[in-house]
Amino acid sequence: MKDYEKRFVRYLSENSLKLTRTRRLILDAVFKTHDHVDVDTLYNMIKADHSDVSLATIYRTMPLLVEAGLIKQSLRYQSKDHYEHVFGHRNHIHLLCENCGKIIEISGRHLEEFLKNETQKHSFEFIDYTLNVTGLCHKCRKALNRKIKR
Amino acid sequence: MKDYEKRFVRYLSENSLKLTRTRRLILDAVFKTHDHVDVDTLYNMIKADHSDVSLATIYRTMPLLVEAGLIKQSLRYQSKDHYEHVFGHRNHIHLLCENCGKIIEISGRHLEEFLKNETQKHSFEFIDYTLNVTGLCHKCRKALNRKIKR
DNA sequence: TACATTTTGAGAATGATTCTCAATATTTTC
DNA sequence: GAAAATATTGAGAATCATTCTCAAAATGTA
Ligand SMILES: [Mn+2]
Ligand SMILES: [Mn+2]
Ligand SMILES: [Zn+2]
Ligand SMILES: [Zn+2]
Repeated sequence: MKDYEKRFVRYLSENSLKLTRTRRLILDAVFKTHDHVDVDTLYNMIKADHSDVSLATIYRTMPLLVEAGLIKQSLRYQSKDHYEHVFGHRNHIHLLCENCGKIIEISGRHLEEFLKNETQKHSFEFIDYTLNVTGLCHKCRKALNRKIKR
Repeated sequence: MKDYEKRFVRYLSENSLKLTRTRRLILDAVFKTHDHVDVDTLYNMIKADHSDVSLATIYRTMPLLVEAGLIKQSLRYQSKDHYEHVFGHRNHIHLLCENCGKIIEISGRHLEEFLKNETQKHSFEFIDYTLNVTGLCHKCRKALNRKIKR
């Protein structure tokens, strides 16, 4: 059994919830992809092999995975929440290219230290952070520069 | 004419858009409040004096104000986008209490320097950032501690 | 295995946001 | 400054992500 499964099983039992086939499928899908996925994408991934799972159940399961500390809703775009698994991963910063939509991830190690310090000054107990930086990726910046020069 | 109005007027004319009564009302409402407001709240604020403005027009105007650099969609909660005016204000960090929902704002000066540096390392052109920290405000932490002890 | 409890799929419902369109306001032209 | 050209508005319909309802099915427990 994978570590993330152990964690989920523990979370479920601690909350008198049951480990079902569908929940396991969703959990696996979530850890199979390393992207930032929305529920509908997940639904289609799962549906490929298991045409019976329902969209509603995926929606219902996401908060459980969040609560269990397995995934996080770290982005919102295209009017949809996007999730990524966080279990076994360090929190990080997202750089969002305003031109092409590319998402670059960079380390958040220093940031976290900084935030723990800053929040403490305000008697605030730090739990987690979400940092999204907008800008232009290298490719887009060069492309736009060329355009301007012409 | 207020500075933010000048900016809006300039933005509009640069884009062959017209300055209308309704747009002015929305702009004023946005700068009257110093909260993080959702569109519906804005609608009710405006409706008090001007029962004729339409919700649709407010929805239509928000992106214009964003584009003009006057406001920013910096939070999402209660399933709604929340905006704040940013013209004339430094960007800042939001501390969100997971228990009571309170939002504390702290300076983002150092963070911005840090981010400009980090993004540069990745050839990414920094434009803006949105940082939300979740945790517990002082009051809630104390209250919860008491609960646990009992 | 039988019971009590939880979960599920399907489809309906909700609610924020966007779109449509005919009527109106604003800017531009002469 | 009036008419022409263009952009905007309010109202309500339409969209679409997300949540809810409920009867049938699955799961954990004794
Ligand atoms: Mn990520
Ligand atoms: Mn703020
Ligand atoms: Zn790009
Ligand atoms: Zn609090």
